[in-house]
Amino acid sequence: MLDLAILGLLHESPMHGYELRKQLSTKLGAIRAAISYGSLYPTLRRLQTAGWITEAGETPAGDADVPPLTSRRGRVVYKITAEGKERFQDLLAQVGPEAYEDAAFGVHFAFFSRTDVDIRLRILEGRRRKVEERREGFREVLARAAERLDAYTLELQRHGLDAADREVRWLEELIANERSGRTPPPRGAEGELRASPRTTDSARPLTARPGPDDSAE
Amino acid sequence: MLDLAILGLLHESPMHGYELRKQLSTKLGAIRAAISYGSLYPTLRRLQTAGWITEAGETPAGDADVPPLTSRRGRVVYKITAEGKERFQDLLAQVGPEAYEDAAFGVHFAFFSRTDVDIRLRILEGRRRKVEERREGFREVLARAAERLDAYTLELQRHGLDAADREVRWLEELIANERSGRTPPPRGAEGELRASPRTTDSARPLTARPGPDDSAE
DNA sequence: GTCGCGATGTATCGCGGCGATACATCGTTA
DNA sequence: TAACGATGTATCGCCGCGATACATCGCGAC
Repeated sequence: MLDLAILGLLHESPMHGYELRKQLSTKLGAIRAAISYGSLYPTLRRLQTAGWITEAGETPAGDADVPPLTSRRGRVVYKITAEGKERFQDLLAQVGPEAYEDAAFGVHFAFFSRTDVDIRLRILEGRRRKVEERREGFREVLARAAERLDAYTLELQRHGLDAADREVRWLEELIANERSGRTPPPRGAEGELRASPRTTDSARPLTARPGPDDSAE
Repeated sequence: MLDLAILGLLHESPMHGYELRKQLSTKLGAIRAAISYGSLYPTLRRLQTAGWITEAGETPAGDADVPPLTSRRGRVVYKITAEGKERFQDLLAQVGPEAYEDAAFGVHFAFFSRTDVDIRLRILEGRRRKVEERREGFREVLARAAERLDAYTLELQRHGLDAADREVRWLEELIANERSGRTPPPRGAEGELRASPRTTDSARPLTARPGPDDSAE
């Protein structure tokens, strides 16, 4: 699951670990907590061993004025390989029941712009189904066991029911939108995001920053 | 964190593992997925070793109608010990920053009826604070980086923002309610168990939120 | 003018908890 | 009577988190 997320980000542009984590946090912030280094670095090594990504040396070797006095272990910039891109597409299309789970769904969703419409629909519908079941669970508890639960537990159920209900509706909107043929989600009234009906990466991503500078802001 | 949940449930009544899992699932269903046996049984053993719980022989309190004709290694019924109850109270009152995390908050909340009011308020306010920060994070991303993100990522942010906003309001209601002295959550009127179909911001003034001049509404 | 401190950066370790799996009994249904 | 799903206890591998360590850099405080 991290594999997909990392490959997806590196697909957009090469990055070093720290930056990767930051981007992951914002991109998936709505879905899961920030990824820990204890997961990130081992995963990076695994991906590297598998050949999906490679280290792109970051240290500008051309600087003769500042010799590496302290065995300077600079940042390690990773970039995705051709095999990595293939792998990424494979993972994107692999829609098992796990893809409807909270975290996995979020990751898949986050890369929907690179996913085919039919896969998108399959995922959205599977997710909806899952959340609907969840919602029914809450309803049942509230209907059948309300007297046996204390007020706070009850309140928790209500909140859960409400959240599930809301997500179902959200998914329904998204599904309807996908079916209508409009690729991006609604509300994008003024955005210039219509340029990507294709999933090929030939087009320069909008996210590419003009400067070679890599500092966040 | 499982410790608290398990002790809490066993505090209500003795139970065997399977039942424990089920109750846990419904009681905490709004918060975390069902606890796995791979966590449950080791935890039970740990609690037992620590002396917080003991195995109580499976004997359902004086019934002669169904004789155990095949008395094989039946279910193992656990019950909480006096030390366990103490431990439970300790854990309940231990309100560190972890208690504001999603899962831990939910567990604490689920046992609020056994928690003192001041602790309840501390937890609710800490949680609110945390979710507010989360919410601001979403707002910032949406305000500052909207052009650099694709439509789906953006939509994810919006959904996250909405959920966070909703939880903050929920917490605010709960806090107000606690302060007002009424112990259990509101909505004591039974019968209504449908999700409220309101779509946009509620008309309730509630506590006048410090609207941060944003153009959100 | 240097000192601390927070941000940036790479990396490891322990361990809590998940998912899969195995195995056994029971009641219901085909 | 066989199949099936619910009930029940238990283990194993492994993913990922949180804490921690260590190093460099820029910046403001003193």
